Amino acid sequence: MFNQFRNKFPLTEEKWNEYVGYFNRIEVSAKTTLLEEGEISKKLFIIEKGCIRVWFNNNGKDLTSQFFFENQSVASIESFMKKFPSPVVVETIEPSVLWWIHKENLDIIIEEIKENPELRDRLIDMLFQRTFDYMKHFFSFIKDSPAQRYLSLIQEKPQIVQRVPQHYIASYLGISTVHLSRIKSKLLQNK
Amino acid sequence: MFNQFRNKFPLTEEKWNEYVGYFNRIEVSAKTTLLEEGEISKKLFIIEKGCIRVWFNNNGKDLTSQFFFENQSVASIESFMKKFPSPVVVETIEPSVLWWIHKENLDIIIEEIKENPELRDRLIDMLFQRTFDYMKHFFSFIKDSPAQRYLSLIQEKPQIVQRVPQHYIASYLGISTVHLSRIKSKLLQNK
DNA sequence: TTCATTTGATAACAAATGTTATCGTCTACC
DNA sequence: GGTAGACGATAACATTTGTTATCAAATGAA
Repeated sequence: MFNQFRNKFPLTEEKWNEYVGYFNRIEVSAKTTLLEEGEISKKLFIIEKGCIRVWFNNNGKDLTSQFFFENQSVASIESFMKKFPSPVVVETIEPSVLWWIHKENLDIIIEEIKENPELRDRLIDMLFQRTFDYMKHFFSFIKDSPAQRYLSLIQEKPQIVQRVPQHYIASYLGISTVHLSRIKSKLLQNK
Repeated sequence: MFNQFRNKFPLTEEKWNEYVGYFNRIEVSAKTTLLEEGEISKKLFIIEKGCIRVWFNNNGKDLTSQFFFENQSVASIESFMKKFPSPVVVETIEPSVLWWIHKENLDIIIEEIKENPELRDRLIDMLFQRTFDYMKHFFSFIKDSPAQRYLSLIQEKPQIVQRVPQHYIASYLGISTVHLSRIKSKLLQNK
């Protein structure tokens, strides 16, 4: 599981084993809640197999804000970093195999990483990259129609379209389930 | 101008003066382009007086993605960090007094800051905060109607509503100028 | 298997939003 | 002071999108 990260992080064998030892493996069924709304996030998850969505309740409606797949890390990032009650729920979509690490242990790793200029820059790059991703997503809401956003999703994140139930995708695109269904049928007509 | 930052950054007098010396003051009129589309961003601006918008051209339409006011720093962040051609234009809205620093000099400052654990954490906090802001903005597109987004804007960023021409605000909210005008007149009726 | 639940398509109608055009006001500039 | 352009309101109409309801297919649990 962690070999994918192994070559990216120039650490000694001992350090590496220490860090890996902080992680715990779990297997959960579909629709398992990993973090409740209002709870303070203390675990970061890495997905070995499966997929996860992050959603929040808005006037009784279930709105999905993010999807995660294999090899990605997941947390209610604001709750995890700032110890706020989480505004969102973290929940599996498929039966999943996950590794989690407690925040206290991750903080130890991060503090040590920050002392290493190369790793530190990689960390900062990751933060920038995340910001760029959100920017891009926001841009799509002011420049594209829902149909265009759906086409971009197919292009850029095909996993979402292939593996996620459609009604979750609808709220992610900011539209109703009925409208997404209409967009799909119109796309089929034009072929 | 820089005194607002002075107490936040525990630097020696010499360092402080060295850093401040990297900045250049300019005065520009309204609608001055500070960065063209396709240009590689090499300057970071700090606003002493005035306001700036970041926009991009989408099929001939001028879409505004960000606004900046006094004491904020502005650049095409992706172009500035990664040396990509900028997808956006940076332009003043009002006549403005700005300070700019060349990327090479800012890099010197940042490298030195990273060696200081306290300042480094502050830098990382700023990156997180920026990400949270974009997340929040994105959330508003999947949960709020345009009218609600406009009300939130009045609450949370009153400067925008007070100082920015309305047609720029419309594209920032992802709606047409006509629709924003309608939202405003409907709000007046209901009082 | 059987049955309840989830998921998705579709129709009919209502509401929201965009487009185009026109008009009035204000502002900057000569 | 006059004039062109920027800005914003509004009307009329077209289009998009949401809502509610119904049905069918797929899925999962007993």
